[in-house]
Amino acid sequence: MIMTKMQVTIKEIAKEAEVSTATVSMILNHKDEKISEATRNRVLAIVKKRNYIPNTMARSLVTRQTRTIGLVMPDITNPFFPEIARGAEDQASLSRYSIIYCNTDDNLIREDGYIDILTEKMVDGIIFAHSADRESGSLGLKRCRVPIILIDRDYDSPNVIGKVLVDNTKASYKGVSYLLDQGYKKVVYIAGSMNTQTAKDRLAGYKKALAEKHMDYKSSYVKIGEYKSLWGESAAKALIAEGLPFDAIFCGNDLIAIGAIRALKEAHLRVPEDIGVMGFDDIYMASMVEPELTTIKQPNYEMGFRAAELLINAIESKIHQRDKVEKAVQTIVLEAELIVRKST
Amino acid sequence: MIMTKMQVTIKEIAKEAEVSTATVSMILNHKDEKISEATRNRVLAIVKKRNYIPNTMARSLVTRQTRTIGLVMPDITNPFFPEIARGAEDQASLSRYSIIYCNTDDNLIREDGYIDILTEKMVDGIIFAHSADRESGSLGLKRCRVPIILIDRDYDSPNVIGKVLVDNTKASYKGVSYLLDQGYKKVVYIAGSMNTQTAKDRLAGYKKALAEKHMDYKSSYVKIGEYKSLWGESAAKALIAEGLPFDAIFCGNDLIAIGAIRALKEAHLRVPEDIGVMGFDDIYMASMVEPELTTIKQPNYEMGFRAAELLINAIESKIHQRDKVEKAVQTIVLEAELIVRKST
DNA sequence: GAGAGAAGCTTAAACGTTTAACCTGATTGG
DNA sequence: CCAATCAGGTTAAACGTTTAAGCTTCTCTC
Repeated sequence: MIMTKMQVTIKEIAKEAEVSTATVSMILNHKDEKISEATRNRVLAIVKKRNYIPNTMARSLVTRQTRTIGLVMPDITNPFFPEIARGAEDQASLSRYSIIYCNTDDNLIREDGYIDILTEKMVDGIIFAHSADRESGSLGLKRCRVPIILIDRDYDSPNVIGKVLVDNTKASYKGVSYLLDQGYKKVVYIAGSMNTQTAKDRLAGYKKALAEKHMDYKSSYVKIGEYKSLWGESAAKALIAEGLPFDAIFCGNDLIAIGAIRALKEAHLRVPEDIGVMGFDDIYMASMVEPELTTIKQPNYEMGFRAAELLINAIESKIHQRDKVEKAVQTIVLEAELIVRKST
Repeated sequence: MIMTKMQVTIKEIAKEAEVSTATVSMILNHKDEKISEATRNRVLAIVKKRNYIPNTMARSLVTRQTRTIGLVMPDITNPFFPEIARGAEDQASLSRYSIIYCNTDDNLIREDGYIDILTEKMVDGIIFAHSADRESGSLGLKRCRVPIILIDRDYDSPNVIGKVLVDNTKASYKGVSYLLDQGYKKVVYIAGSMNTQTAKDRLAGYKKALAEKHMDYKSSYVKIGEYKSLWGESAAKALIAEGLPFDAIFCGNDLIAIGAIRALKEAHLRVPEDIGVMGFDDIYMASMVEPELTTIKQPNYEMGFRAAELLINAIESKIHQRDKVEKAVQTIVLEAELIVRKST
């Protein structure tokens, strides 16, 4: 007799334990109120001895559940996403769900392709982590039959059942308020581009913080450019050259802040004594530069974590209450976190 | 009659096309040499019209293939892994495979857990991307029934069928040789820790490059510390203080290099004119610092890509040639890439 | 001591595919 | 004109589970 490395099945367990497969199945799924202690123990012992692992395909075929969810994002290589992915995976694995990840490069065709694949694979739900620049979902998204959670993006589609967003207005409001509370009097804003909602919200937060402290908002205090350190450097130089009286810089991201600091140092201005500098994003580098950068961190990990939580809850409740309770879309709004280091 | 959003099945297609399910199946799987043009077209039209998507669970149950592979790594959040993940996913999606990713935090228990889950889910194979500090695999790894590819790690286990490694000796050899070719005469080495094979290989490469140019190796030229910028800074300061004549620094990673540059600047030494500095890893930051860092980049993306390629080839060939051809473990050794910027 | 109920199972259908084996009628070679 | 081949399918078993419904055998209750 040839011993092959075949999967041991529930039938073999049942035969060895001299019970039916139904009994084994019930025991394994903890639907075993009606099974005697003795039988349960006998079966479990054999399961362990034979190292039986149930075949999920067979199970999923009848339960119509795969305990797998899809994570669709533009590019895991973009530093924004690994933390989201990790958060989602951590939450998922708490409930023994697995995650299939897909990189779309923000390409609608690829996105559609992945939706089909995920549908074939019968994932129980999908998390969409979009880049900030897209306005609407793909066609495939509408065709999609499983529940969807959106991260950091806010548009509607038939089965979007939840969203996880960041309050960008509040984030910059918080940052600028902190600067003012520290005693800085004139805060300028070196922004990146201004063509996303995110950017506009952040500007609104900046204005709100000024208004609250009864300080005038002047458009000359806001410089719009791009999210690069070179821009930060040149913008800061320009500000110094203009002779504008300012004592703090709020920056559109950390790279801009790093550039600005470079310019300030060159002009022999001390950070934070003469000028306070605040970044945005908390990139890896932020804690490595001199002085370490005070910045605002998006709760990426938590976004992933909460998105998976929302999704899994929806999946499990839909299973238990077979009737279609058309719940409203659940929205979670998270706050960005102020990370105070040495530059303010 | 209530219209629910039920999956349309192969049976319905078959009924509508007035053929058997076998016929539909054959057409869909391109095993349709024996099917007439007319029938094929009729069936395909209906498939399209009804938007039929085959149920992978059912298919996998009989074919014993899921077109899914597992990617097990310590932490996607560690900058080393997103590129590997992306490479693997890109290659996988070329062959319509999906990837389930798992973060183990290098914890053997979690690793075992994931292996069980992946086995349950019947993945066709697993890619293990280990951190550099572990010596052996888990028990679960040995129990595992599917083919395994190892990335950047070199130990044996029953179903390891392939490995993708980087030639670390060659990498540092290349870097140091470049420095010497540029005209630098005394290259010191500020290393990180020395307790991994990787680190030892890199030291060997350093020595080899020196030897080839008939330069003495002196142990006083090698400083061993940790992979942090603070260490780079203090080591460089110490070197300057010692009054050792050197004109280039080869660093264990980019952070060390950045620290070293800081120390050099402070001592009013110019980079690269007075002292050349070379990093290792090509982290995001490397191209942002002043001067932009010359460094050595591990081919992370390619490692992921090739690993997936190896794995999928093995899976597909195993399917076609049902007999067990006990092939030797395939090993791919990749070269690191020298990235020349402004610091040398 | 009959009927009810409970405890502890078993039976068998169902999930949606794939695939080896078989069937049928038409064509062809000798 | 008969056997062989071939084109173009069909049949039915199998994959490994879950689960609703059914079946015994006890134990009570009155």
